[in-house]
Amino acid sequence: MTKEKYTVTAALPYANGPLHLGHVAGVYLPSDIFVRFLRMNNHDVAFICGSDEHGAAITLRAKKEGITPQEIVDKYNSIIGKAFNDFDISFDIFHRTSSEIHHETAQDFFKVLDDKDQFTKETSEQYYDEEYDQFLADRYITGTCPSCKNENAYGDQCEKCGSALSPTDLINPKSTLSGKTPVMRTTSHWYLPMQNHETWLKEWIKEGTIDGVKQHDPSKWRNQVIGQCMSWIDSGLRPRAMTRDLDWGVKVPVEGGYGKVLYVWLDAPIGYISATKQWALDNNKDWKDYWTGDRKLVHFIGKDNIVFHAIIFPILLKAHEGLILPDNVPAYEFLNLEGDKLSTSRNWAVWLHEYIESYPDKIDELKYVLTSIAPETKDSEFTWKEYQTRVNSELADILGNFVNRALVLTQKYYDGKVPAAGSLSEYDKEVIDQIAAIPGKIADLSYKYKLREAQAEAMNLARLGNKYLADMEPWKLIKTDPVRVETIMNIALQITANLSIVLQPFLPATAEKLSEFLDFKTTEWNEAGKIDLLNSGHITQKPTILFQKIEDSMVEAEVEKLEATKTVETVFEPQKDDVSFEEFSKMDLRLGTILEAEKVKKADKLLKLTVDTGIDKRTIISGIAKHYTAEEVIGKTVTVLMNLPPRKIRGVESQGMILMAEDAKGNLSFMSPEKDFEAGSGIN
RNA sequence: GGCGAGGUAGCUCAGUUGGUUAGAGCGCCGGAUUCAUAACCCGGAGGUCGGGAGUUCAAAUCUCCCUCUCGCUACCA
Repeated sequence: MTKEKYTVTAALPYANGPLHLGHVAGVYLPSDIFVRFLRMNNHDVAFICGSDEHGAAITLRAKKEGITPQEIVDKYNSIIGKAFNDFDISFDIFHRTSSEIHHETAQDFFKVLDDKDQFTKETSEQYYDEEYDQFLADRYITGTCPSCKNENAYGDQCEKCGSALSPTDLINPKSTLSGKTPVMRTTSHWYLPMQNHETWLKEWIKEGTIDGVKQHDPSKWRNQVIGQCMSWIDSGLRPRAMTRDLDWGVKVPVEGGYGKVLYVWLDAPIGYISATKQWALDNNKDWKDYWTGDRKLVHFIGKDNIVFHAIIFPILLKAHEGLILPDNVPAYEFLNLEGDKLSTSRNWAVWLHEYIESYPDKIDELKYVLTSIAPETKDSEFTWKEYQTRVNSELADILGNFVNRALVLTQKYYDGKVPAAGSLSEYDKEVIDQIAAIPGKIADLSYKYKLREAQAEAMNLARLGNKYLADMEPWKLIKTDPVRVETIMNIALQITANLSIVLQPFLPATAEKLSEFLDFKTTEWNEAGKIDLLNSGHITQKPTILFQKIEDSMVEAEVEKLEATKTVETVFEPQKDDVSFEEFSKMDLRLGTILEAEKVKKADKLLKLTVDTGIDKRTIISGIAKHYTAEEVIGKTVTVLMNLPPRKIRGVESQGMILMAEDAKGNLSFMSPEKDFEAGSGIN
């Protein structure tokens, strides 16, 4: 086996919340298994991760909680880091992007690209806070939403009505920093002209070559990844902003960069490099060895991150020159939970740190289940019931039980000593051939990133052991042919020794326990498949139970805990600031009857309504198509905000707005009169 | 709306370039067994391969249309 060099990264978790099972199943666990497997094969590998600690979401959250951004990221870096550690994810380093070395690295990277004229600069008008002396990012401006009059709408979006906004849409814009009205000033930003890179990207993704020189094997890339990249490229790449007006982040290190930071794609992925640098410093290595030359770069990510890791970051790496591009970007689909999408904001999740706290001795159980259902090719679903079934009928009944019966029989017949193998029967030889074949199958699948199947193949070794014992029936033979039993038990024990090797990538703690039972350990994958791992006379220990069965009560408790979050989640917005009666009475609200309705073409959410308002018939565009069909809406009497300035949406002028009630889950409902009132009736 | 990826036994999933009665694990039913965590072992039932049309001697596999799910993107005054 030729030794290769790998740099493996796992997507940087964003430090404004804890990790849930989706993150684990789709990124951290598979990358960890892959890396453990590589290490056992003596490949030279660096396993890199860290928390992504910049961005507007973190500063806003800090503001809301009344603490500093640094305190937020410290908190979650610590929670996440501890969870990784407890869950035994074997990163070589778990670093962070708020570190000094990261800022330097990202700035250097930016300067290199700037020196090479890889950016374009574009100037635009933007709000500026004179008191704080800085430009304001969209999220730093609040004002009144032009659609729903929510006074706390952000510059990019109104969270009340869901409208997408730009800062200039806001009525009475205010800076969230000083509270004062911002002024317009010209600002310029650095853009990455991605369209200049289309040609080589296309060849690189499709053929795996650059200028005809082979880079990677595209047949090993997942369909989803190639498909989505090609779709982006074919539809034309566009320039992408690489800087933002913010203060929390990596400062733009060149002239004109005052008050600006590097945007996420010149920040977060560089974290892979800066983390490598820190690790190299700590371990007396040269970081460049891990980002240059004959080395395979592998990014484990979720599917929402595909274009960034397979298009934008490669463009940056190539533009920088001298750095390797990814050899593969194994992107995982999403994990659902008990019939619903995982959602951090809705608290519909199983949090890793909570699981660890509740079940500190069931780490491998969770690893096994998550790997069995890993969303490699399509979305999959985690249920506690399935967790129970997999643990009980596979881990406990098949693996745990086999190990137990082999070792208990050895205790019973030989006081724990490994008996010598005598002459082999034909059946023995067949079994031995099968044992020998399994490590190769696992390896083959692992190199193809088919870790779910690889794990199943490792379990087949335990199945093989169970079948061998059942077929040979040593407990019967011991009475008639004890010499033959020695051979049988020798082979059964060799299988357990093999299990202690092939399970290591998937179930490291279990493999370790097995090693203790057997008093045998090797981390060499090459040893797997052999049937002379344990010498005759070698002493094995009395085994303990490897896996406790999962009780129904645990499943019920966990499901209840989840269901409870569903009912408690009345996370409605707090009451807004007072308005004067005068301000309120400026709004012209009336009942209107919907006369006609049709779906707006090429827009999923829009209905074009013709509304009788009593004084006229007007056209109103409303974003309710996901909740109401055109047919069912006709004839309804609803609340209309009359005096909103008209606005063109999808080429049609909308003259007003239909008011909707929205529940915590985002369902919409018309506000209709309780009595049969006619259109035009005023609302006060 | 555009694009991408999916929709295969009750559940989780395999099915390479179209080719014998469509597979695995779990679950279920039956049998056998007792070394072992009532575990293991053997056997069986269970699928019109999302729906429809087409190409072909032959389609889960190729083409077209429709439909559902997820993601990216547009879009909610």
